[in-house]
Amino acid sequence: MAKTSSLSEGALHLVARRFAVLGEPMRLRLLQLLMAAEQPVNALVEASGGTQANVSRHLQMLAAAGLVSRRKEGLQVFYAIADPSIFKLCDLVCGSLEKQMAKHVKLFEG
Amino acid sequence: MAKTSSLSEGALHLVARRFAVLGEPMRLRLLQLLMAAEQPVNALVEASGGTQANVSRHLQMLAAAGLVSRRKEGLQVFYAIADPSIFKLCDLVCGSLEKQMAKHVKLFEG
DNA sequence: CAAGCATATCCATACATGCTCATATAGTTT
DNA sequence: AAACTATATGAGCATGTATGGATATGCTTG
Repeated sequence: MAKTSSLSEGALHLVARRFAVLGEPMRLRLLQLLMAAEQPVNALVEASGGTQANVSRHLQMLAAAGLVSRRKEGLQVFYAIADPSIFKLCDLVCGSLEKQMAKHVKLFEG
Repeated sequence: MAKTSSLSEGALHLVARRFAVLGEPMRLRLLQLLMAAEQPVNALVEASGGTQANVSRHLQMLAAAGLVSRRKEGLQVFYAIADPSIFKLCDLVCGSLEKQMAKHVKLFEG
């Protein structure tokens, strides 16, 4: 009844999962760092300020979601953005948030 | 050191929070239902299959995030999509996931 | 093959989040 | 005002998740 939804239950969970992966500050920070350039884990650890264990874990999760790619080179593992849609996603959210902020400013300015 | 990130720490948390709000199957389902049309809570409860308390709570969260709007009419409260960026966001994620699925299919088909 | 470095994983813990039941609030009708 | 309907909220519980320290794995070099 009224279940002619355009997204199946399974697809809905997949989409939610992807959003959830992006809904974590440390993961977003890592993605942002990777947007500048492909980098090895140790560089990401230093730049992000997180512990090695935590950064590694988050990178695993991002890789499992297909958002970043792994490339082994000697002892190091280089991660890079694998899904370009991330850029547009972040732009969209940032734009939307800016609009909201603008509204709030308006409330204060009259 | 290396903290010339394009997004401030605060902004990063805001973006993460927005993604996190979208990272929940029930909330996505509610948004999807609202994409069809503005609806009162009881309709959303029935269509989503969730309990009244839970649906109400999720709607509160969506409203707090500025994603949906509240409109009171008599006893009922009508919710509606307030942020059109949701459409593009979902399209982007769906498109990205479809590409990933396609890759997986390729792996099986050769 | 021993030593050393980079990365991943295990374990335990703290914290956040979703869910349900019961109840409160708000508005309507008689 | 009392009864009724629709929605929101409080409390408690269960589960998930992020985190840090210690340790294992993998690779390279002496």
